Amino acid sequence: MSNSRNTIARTEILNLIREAGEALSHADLQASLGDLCNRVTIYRVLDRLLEERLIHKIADVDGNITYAACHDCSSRHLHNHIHFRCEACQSVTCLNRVEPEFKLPRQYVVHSMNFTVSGLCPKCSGKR
Amino acid sequence: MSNSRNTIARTEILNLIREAGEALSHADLQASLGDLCNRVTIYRVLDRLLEERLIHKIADVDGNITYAACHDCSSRHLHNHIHFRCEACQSVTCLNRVEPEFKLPRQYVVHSMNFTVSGLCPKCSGKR
DNA sequence: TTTATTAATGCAACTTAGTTGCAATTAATT
DNA sequence: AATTAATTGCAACTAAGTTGCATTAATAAA
Repeated sequence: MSNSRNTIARTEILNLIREAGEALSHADLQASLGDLCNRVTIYRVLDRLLEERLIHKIADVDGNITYAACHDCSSRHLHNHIHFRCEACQSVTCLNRVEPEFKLPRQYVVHSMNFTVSGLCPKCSGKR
Repeated sequence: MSNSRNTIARTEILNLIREAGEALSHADLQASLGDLCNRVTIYRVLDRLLEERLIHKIADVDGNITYAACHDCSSRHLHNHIHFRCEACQSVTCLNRVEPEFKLPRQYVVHSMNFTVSGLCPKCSGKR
Protein backbone atom coordinates (compact mmCIF):
# COMPACT_ATOMS: atom_id res chain seq x y z
CA MET A 1 0.00 0.00 0.00
CA SER A 2 3.02 2.23 0.26
CA ASN A 3 3.03 4.58 -2.69
CA SER A 4 6.11 6.39 -1.45
CA ARG A 5 9.06 6.29 -3.81
CA ASN A 6 12.65 5.69 -2.93
CA THR A 7 14.41 8.71 -4.36
CA ILE A 8 17.96 9.94 -3.91
CA ALA A 9 16.82 12.96 -1.94
CA ARG A 10 14.70 10.85 0.39
CA THR A 11 17.48 8.32 0.96
CA GLU A 12 20.11 10.96 1.63
CA ILE A 13 17.95 13.02 3.97
CA LEU A 14 16.90 9.98 5.98
CA ASN A 15 20.52 8.85 6.23
CA LEU A 16 21.68 12.27 7.39
CA ILE A 17 19.02 12.40 10.08
CA ARG A 18 19.66 8.84 11.20
CA GLU A 19 23.42 9.20 11.34
CA ALA A 20 23.45 12.60 13.03
CA GLY A 21 23.97 12.42 16.77
CA GLU A 22 21.59 15.32 17.18
CA ALA A 23 18.43 16.72 15.66
CA LEU A 24 18.88 18.57 12.36
CA SER A 25 17.15 21.66 11.03
CA HIS A 26 16.09 22.28 7.46
CA ALA A 27 19.07 24.64 7.15
CA ASP A 28 21.45 21.95 8.45
CA LEU A 29 20.15 19.53 5.87
CA GLN A 30 20.38 22.05 3.07
CA ALA A 31 23.98 22.81 3.99
CA SER A 32 24.89 19.11 4.00
CA LEU A 33 23.06 18.28 0.81
CA GLY A 34 24.51 21.14 -1.19
CA ASP A 35 22.86 21.09 -4.59
CA LEU A 36 21.79 17.49 -4.46
CA CYS A 37 18.24 18.77 -4.43
CA ASN A 38 16.17 21.91 -4.18
CA ARG A 39 15.30 23.37 -0.79
CA VAL A 40 11.61 22.90 -1.50
CA THR A 41 12.28 19.21 -2.02
CA ILE A 42 13.81 19.03 1.45
CA TYR A 43 10.60 20.42 2.95
CA ARG A 44 8.54 17.93 1.00
CA VAL A 45 10.74 14.95 1.86
CA LEU A 46 10.60 15.91 5.52
CA ASP A 47 6.81 16.05 5.34
CA ARG A 48 6.74 12.59 3.80
CA LEU A 49 9.11 11.12 6.36
CA LEU A 50 6.98 12.60 9.13
CA GLU A 51 3.85 11.11 7.65
CA GLU A 52 5.57 7.74 7.31
CA ARG A 53 6.61 8.12 10.95
CA LEU A 54 10.27 7.58 10.23
CA ILE A 55 11.27 10.89 11.80
CA HIS A 56 9.76 13.29 14.28
CA LYS A 57 9.62 17.03 14.57
CA ILE A 58 10.94 18.98 17.53
CA ALA A 59 10.15 22.60 18.39
CA ASP A 60 12.42 24.22 20.94
CA VAL A 61 11.58 27.01 23.38
CA ASP A 62 11.90 29.62 20.62
CA GLY A 63 9.96 27.70 18.01
CA ASN A 64 13.01 26.50 16.08
CA ILE A 65 12.24 23.28 14.28
CA THR A 66 14.54 20.28 14.06
CA TYR A 67 14.05 16.67 13.01
CA ALA A 68 15.30 13.44 14.54
CA ALA A 69 14.96 9.77 13.67
CA CYS A 70 12.24 7.73 15.30
CA HIS A 71 13.36 4.66 17.16
CA ASP A 72 10.39 2.66 18.23
CA CYS A 73 7.45 4.32 16.60
CA SER A 74 5.85 1.60 14.52
CA SER A 75 3.38 0.78 17.26
CA ARG A 76 2.72 4.06 19.00
CA HIS A 77 4.01 7.39 17.79
CA LEU A 78 3.81 9.43 20.97
CA HIS A 79 7.15 11.10 21.56
CA ASN A 80 6.92 11.65 25.23
CA HIS A 81 10.62 11.87 25.81
CA ILE A 82 12.50 15.07 26.49
CA HIS A 83 14.53 17.03 23.97
CA PHE A 84 17.43 19.04 25.24
CA ARG A 85 18.70 22.12 23.47
CA CYS A 86 22.08 23.45 24.52
CA GLU A 87 22.27 27.23 24.52
CA ALA A 88 26.04 27.13 24.13
CA CYS A 89 26.61 24.65 21.29
CA GLN A 90 23.05 24.84 19.86
CA SER A 91 22.75 21.07 19.67
CA VAL A 92 19.38 19.40 20.10
CA THR A 93 19.42 15.86 21.40
CA CYS A 94 16.77 13.32 22.35
CA LEU A 95 16.94 12.10 25.92
CA ASN A 96 15.21 8.86 25.16
CA ARG A 97 15.60 7.55 28.67
CA VAL A 98 13.91 10.47 30.37
CA GLU A 99 10.14 10.13 30.23
CA PRO A 100 8.34 12.88 32.07
CA GLU A 101 5.32 11.85 34.09
CA PHE A 102 2.17 13.91 34.17
CA LYS A 103 -1.57 13.54 34.37
CA LEU A 104 -4.11 15.60 32.52
CA PRO A 105 -7.77 15.79 33.46
CA ARG A 106 -9.46 12.97 31.59
CA GLN A 107 -11.47 15.30 29.31
CA TYR A 108 -8.30 16.02 27.37
CA VAL A 109 -7.40 13.85 24.38
CA VAL A 110 -3.66 13.80 23.69
CA HIS A 111 -2.43 13.39 20.13
CA SER A 112 1.16 14.60 20.30
CA MET A 113 3.57 16.25 22.66
CA ASN A 114 6.66 18.36 22.57
CA PHE A 115 8.89 18.57 25.63
CA THR A 116 11.96 20.70 25.13
CA VAL A 117 14.33 21.80 27.84
CA SER A 118 16.98 24.45 27.21
CA GLY A 119 20.19 25.06 29.07
CA LEU A 120 23.70 23.64 29.05
CA CYS A 121 24.51 20.13 27.89
CA PRO A 122 27.08 17.98 29.73
CA LYS A 123 29.83 19.01 27.27
CA CYS A 124 29.19 22.71 27.79
CA SER A 125 28.25 22.79 31.46
CA GLY A 126 31.61 21.42 32.58
CA LYS A 127 29.81 19.47 35.30
CA ARG A 128 30.48 15.84 36.07
CA MET B 1 16.31 50.84 38.53
CA SER B 2 13.58 50.06 36.05
CA ASN B 3 14.14 52.13 32.96
CA SER B 4 11.13 50.65 31.24
CA ARG B 5 8.50 53.19 30.24
CA ASN B 6 4.78 52.84 30.57
CA THR B 7 3.52 53.43 27.06
CA ILE B 8 0.07 52.96 25.58
CA ALA B 9 1.24 50.04 23.46
CA ARG B 10 2.82 48.30 26.43
CA THR B 11 -0.24 48.79 28.61
CA GLU B 12 -2.67 47.59 25.96
CA ILE B 13 -0.63 44.54 25.02
CA LEU B 14 -0.15 43.48 28.62
CA ASN B 15 -3.87 43.93 29.29
CA LEU B 16 -4.82 41.87 26.26
CA ILE B 17 -2.51 39.05 27.28
CA ARG B 18 -3.63 39.15 30.90
CA GLU B 19 -7.33 39.25 30.11
CA ALA B 20 -7.25 36.60 27.40
CA GLY B 21 -8.25 33.18 28.62
CA GLU B 22 -5.67 31.66 26.33
CA ALA B 23 -2.23 32.36 24.96
CA LEU B 24 -2.08 34.96 22.16
CA SER B 25 0.09 35.10 19.06
CA HIS B 26 1.66 38.18 17.56
CA ALA B 27 -1.00 38.02 14.85
CA ASP B 28 -3.78 37.83 17.46
CA LEU B 29 -2.41 40.92 19.16
CA GLN B 30 -2.02 42.81 15.91
CA ALA B 31 -5.63 42.04 15.00
CA SER B 32 -6.90 43.25 18.38
CA LEU B 33 -4.77 46.35 18.44
CA GLY B 34 -5.66 47.50 14.95
CA ASP B 35 -3.61 50.57 14.18
CA LEU B 36 -2.91 51.47 17.77
CA CYS B 37 0.71 50.73 17.04
CA ASN B 38 3.03 49.33 14.42
CA ARG B 39 3.59 45.59 14.17
CA VAL B 40 7.30 46.06 14.89
CA THR B 41 6.34 47.76 18.14
CA ILE B 42 4.35 44.67 19.13
CA TYR B 43 7.47 42.55 18.68
CA ARG B 44 9.52 44.96 20.74
CA VAL B 45 6.95 45.28 23.52
CA LEU B 46 6.71 41.49 23.71
CA ASP B 47 10.49 41.27 24.04
CA ARG B 48 10.42 43.80 26.86
CA LEU B 49 7.60 42.06 28.69
CA LEU B 50 9.48 38.78 28.40
CA GLU B 51 12.62 40.35 29.79
CA GLU B 52 10.65 41.87 32.64
CA ARG B 53 9.19 38.42 33.22
CA LEU B 54 5.62 39.61 33.03
CA ILE B 55 4.75 37.18 30.25
CA HIS B 56 6.16 33.95 28.91
CA LYS B 57 6.63 32.50 25.47
CA ILE B 58 5.14 29.22 24.35
CA ALA B 59 6.14 27.21 21.29
CA ASP B 60 3.72 24.51 20.24
CA VAL B 61 4.48 21.25 18.48
CA ASP B 62 4.79 23.03 15.14
CA GLY B 63 6.87 25.93 16.41
CA ASN B 64 3.99 28.42 16.53
CA ILE B 65 4.68 31.07 19.14
CA THR B 66 2.15 32.42 21.61
CA TYR B 67 2.40 34.49 24.77
CA ALA B 68 0.68 34.16 28.11
CA ALA B 69 0.77 36.09 31.36
CA CYS B 70 3.04 34.93 34.13
CA HIS B 71 1.41 34.25 37.45
CA ASP B 72 4.01 33.55 40.05
CA CYS B 73 7.29 34.33 38.38
CA SER B 74 8.84 37.02 40.50
CA SER B 75 10.84 34.46 42.45
CA ARG B 76 11.62 31.75 39.94
CA HIS B 77 10.85 31.97 36.26
CA LEU B 78 10.86 28.32 35.33
CA HIS B 79 7.67 27.54 33.50
CA ASN B 80 7.49 23.88 34.12
CA HIS B 81 3.79 23.59 33.60
CA ILE B 82 2.14 22.10 30.58
CA HIS B 83 0.62 24.04 27.70
CA PHE B 84 -2.21 22.47 25.83
CA ARG B 85 -2.98 23.27 22.23
CA CYS B 86 -6.34 22.17 20.89
CA GLU B 87 -6.20 20.98 17.30
CA ALA B 88 -9.89 21.72 16.82
CA CYS B 89 -10.31 25.24 18.22
CA GLN B 90 -6.61 26.22 18.02
CA SER B 91 -6.60 27.57 21.55
CA VAL B 92 -3.48 27.39 23.67
CA THR B 93 -4.00 27.27 27.42
CA CYS B 94 -1.73 26.94 30.43
CA LEU B 95 -2.44 23.97 32.65
CA ASN B 96 -0.93 25.55 35.72
CA ARG B 97 -1.87 22.68 37.95
CA VAL B 98 -0.14 20.00 35.92
CA GLU B 99 3.56 19.91 36.67
CA PRO B 100 5.35 17.14 34.85
CA GLU B 101 7.98 15.26 36.80
CA PHE B 102 11.28 14.26 35.28
CA LYS B 103 14.91 13.85 36.16
CA LEU B 104 17.86 14.73 33.97
CA PRO B 105 21.38 13.46 34.54
CA ARG B 106 23.02 15.98 36.85
CA GLN B 107 25.49 17.20 34.20
CA TYR B 108 22.65 19.09 32.54
CA VAL B 109 21.92 22.68 33.55
CA VAL B 110 18.31 23.69 32.94
CA HIS B 111 17.49 27.28 32.08
CA SER B 112 14.04 27.07 30.54
CA MET B 113 11.53 24.53 29.38
CA ASN B 114 8.69 24.21 26.95
CA PHE B 115 6.13 21.47 27.43
CA THR B 116 3.36 21.52 24.90
CA VAL B 117 0.76 18.85 24.40
CA SER B 118 -1.56 18.84 21.40
CA GLY B 119 -4.90 17.19 21.00
CA LEU B 120 -8.49 17.98 21.89
CA CYS B 121 -9.46 20.25 24.75
CA PRO B 122 -12.42 19.45 27.03
CA LYS B 123 -14.73 21.68 24.98
CA CYS B 124 -13.86 19.96 21.72
CA SER B 125 -13.37 16.38 22.87
CA GLY B 126 -16.94 16.07 24.10
CA LYS B 127 -15.70 13.94 26.99
CA ARG B 128 -16.79 14.37 30.57
C1' DT C 1 12.42 -4.28 -22.40
C1' DT C 2 9.28 -0.90 -23.40
C1' DT C 3 5.27 1.71 -22.04
C1' DA C 4 2.25 3.89 -18.94
C1' DT C 5 1.20 5.97 -14.58
C1' DT C 6 1.77 9.05 -11.11
C1' DA C 7 4.93 10.38 -7.35
C1' DA C 8 8.58 13.45 -6.95
C1' DT C 9 11.32 17.39 -8.35
C1' DG C 10 12.83 22.16 -9.82
C1' DC C 11 11.70 26.65 -10.43
C1' DA C 12 9.61 30.96 -9.69
C1' DA C 13 6.71 33.46 -7.12
C1' DC C 14 4.51 34.04 -3.07
C1' DT C 15 3.16 34.43 2.11
C1' DT C 16 4.32 34.83 6.91
C1' DA C 17 7.37 35.71 10.79
C1' DG C 18 10.74 38.24 12.58
C1' DT C 19 14.86 41.73 12.42
C1' DT C 20 17.53 46.06 11.77
C1' DG C 21 18.92 50.98 11.13
C1' DC C 22 17.57 55.43 11.62
C1' DA C 23 15.08 59.56 12.21
C1' DA C 24 11.16 61.29 14.87
C1' DT C 25 8.50 61.07 19.04
C1' DT C 26 7.47 61.00 23.88
C1' DA C 27 7.62 59.30 28.96
C1' DA C 28 9.94 60.41 32.80
C1' DT C 29 13.45 63.02 35.24
C1' DT C 30 15.73 67.41 36.50
C1' DA D 1 10.04 74.12 30.78
C1' DA D 2 14.19 71.74 29.33
C1' DT D 3 16.70 67.49 29.05
C1' DT D 4 17.55 62.70 28.21
C1' DA D 5 17.11 58.38 26.63
C1' DA D 6 13.53 54.92 25.89
C1' DT D 7 10.16 54.04 22.52
C1' DT D 8 8.00 54.23 18.10
C1' DG D 9 7.14 54.25 12.92
C1' DC D 10 8.81 53.38 8.68
C1' DA D 11 11.17 51.11 5.12
C1' DA D 12 13.90 47.62 3.91
C1' DC D 13 15.59 43.44 4.86
C1' DT D 14 16.39 38.17 6.11
C1' DA D 15 14.62 33.63 7.14
C1' DA D 16 11.15 30.09 7.03
C1' DG D 17 7.79 27.91 4.74
C1' DT D 18 4.11 27.34 0.87
C1' DT D 19 1.98 26.87 -3.76
C1' DG D 20 1.18 26.11 -8.79
C1' DC D 21 2.81 24.14 -12.67
C1' DA D 22 5.59 22.07 -16.08
C1' DT D 23 9.17 18.48 -16.17
C1' DT D 24 11.47 14.32 -14.60
C1' DA D 25 11.88 9.77 -12.99
C1' DA D 26 10.55 5.57 -9.88
C1' DT D 27 7.62 1.87 -10.09
C1' DA D 28 4.24 -1.19 -12.01
C1' DA D 29 2.15 -3.24 -16.00
C1' DA D 30 2.26 -4.93 -20.76
